[in-house]
Amino acid sequence: MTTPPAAPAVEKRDSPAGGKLSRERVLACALEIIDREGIERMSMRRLARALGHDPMSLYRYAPNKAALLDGVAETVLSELMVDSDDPDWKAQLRSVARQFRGIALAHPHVVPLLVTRPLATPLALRPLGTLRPLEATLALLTRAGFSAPDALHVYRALFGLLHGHVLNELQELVDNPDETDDLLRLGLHRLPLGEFPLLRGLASTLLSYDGVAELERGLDILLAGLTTAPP
Amino acid sequence: MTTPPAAPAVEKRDSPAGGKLSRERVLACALEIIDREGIERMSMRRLARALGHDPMSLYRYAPNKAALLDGVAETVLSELMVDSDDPDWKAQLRSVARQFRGIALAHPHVVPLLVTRPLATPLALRPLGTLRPLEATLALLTRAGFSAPDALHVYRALFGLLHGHVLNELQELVDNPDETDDLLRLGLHRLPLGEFPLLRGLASTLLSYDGVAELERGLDILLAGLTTAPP
DNA sequence: TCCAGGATGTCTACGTCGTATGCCTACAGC
DNA sequence: GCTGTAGGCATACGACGTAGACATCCTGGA
Repeated sequence: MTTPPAAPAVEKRDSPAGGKLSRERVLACALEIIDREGIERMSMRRLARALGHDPMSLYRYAPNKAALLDGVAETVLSELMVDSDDPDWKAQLRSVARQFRGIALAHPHVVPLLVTRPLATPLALRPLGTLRPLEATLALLTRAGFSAPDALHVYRALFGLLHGHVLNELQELVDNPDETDDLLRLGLHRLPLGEFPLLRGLASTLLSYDGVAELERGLDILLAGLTTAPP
Repeated sequence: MTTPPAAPAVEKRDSPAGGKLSRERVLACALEIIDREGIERMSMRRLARALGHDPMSLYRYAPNKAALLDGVAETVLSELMVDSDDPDWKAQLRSVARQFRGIALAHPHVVPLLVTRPLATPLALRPLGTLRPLEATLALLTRAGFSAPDALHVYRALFGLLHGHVLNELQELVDNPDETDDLLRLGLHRLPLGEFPLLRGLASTLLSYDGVAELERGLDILLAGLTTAPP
């Protein structure tokens, strides 16, 4: 109603034109926001603003916010490449582990999504992208002689280790946002001296965390355990 | 506006009287809500309503919602008892692991908090309750002959394993909310047959997940690895 | 006895969030 | 041309976290 005589539709068609949307574009932009600002600053409204569109348009590409976040997790996880045909299954598992660590470090803010979103969805209803690494790992292991159930156990052990390790390592990262040498010591100093003698003494060790070495040692233990005491 | 002539202020002064507040009462009630309804239904307003008070009163007991949630995590984690004087350190680590699993299963909705909240806080600034198990474990291990840095590595390996395992096991629980036998098979049936042959074949295995056994096997591997290849 | 000052709880208000509903526009196939 | 459909937009609702200004009560010193 009330079509005004002049002052027509300038400035209307330019700023909102973030160009055509697509699920990929939406997910990529969401990932970018999460990487840059953290997960809780990623709101539908902010995402829409970043895309130059109305918030409501996002709902053409995901039924709700949770699903959209699942999509982001799926995108990130689908970078994981499992070669089911590798004859050296141990080496392949190590490769998967290193890739997973790399992905986690590249997108630290997504890790909570990676490890906890599955808690909200029954396995069989998860996005296919997140099930593919599972199937591929099962294939790898059955080809290496494991029974299917044993392969599942190994998969669980491996990803248990991975999730745990990555959570550990990211904690260290947060502890060391910059040259936190002094900061950390300062923080530790706050601890009651009588109650935390050991922790207070570990300042320098805490500062020199080596994620690669830590993961490799975990893998050594796991793979050794798998051969000496098969599942 | 429009004060009705009769029907005055009944029902106003009785329900809000939740009695005196206290940090313990607030945290306990928050935990109850989380256990019952899940973490995202736990809002400051709902918590206040459950306590029969104004939302703002909660801010006398925690500077903000994140801190309150940290408090809940701390409460839950402080149930963990580490006996630093146990001469059998392996047995003690196993006990810690079993306790942790028990706690996680008792409060599944809190687990995301337990494993991811630390990501947001530098170690030295974490609530003391969450650092106490760490210090106690370090004490246990140094008494058993480990150097302090080695003890830290063992601690990390153990809790990495625990976090990973617990996340794994809870996924299985979600998969089996009831006698999901049919439900799971149905879900798996949805998977493209060509692409997920192994996963589809594992329905029965997925249904008979044994968390205790799975954790014990993980511990076997870890402890074996620790003695054959010390850190 | 009274009064000052802290601890505790409440009310109101602001800006942000997720998303239901309904409308508009542009184009596809007939 | 007409109609159906997909994509996008405007408006609106209820819930959220929390800042700031009060109110109430308890305590201990004068």
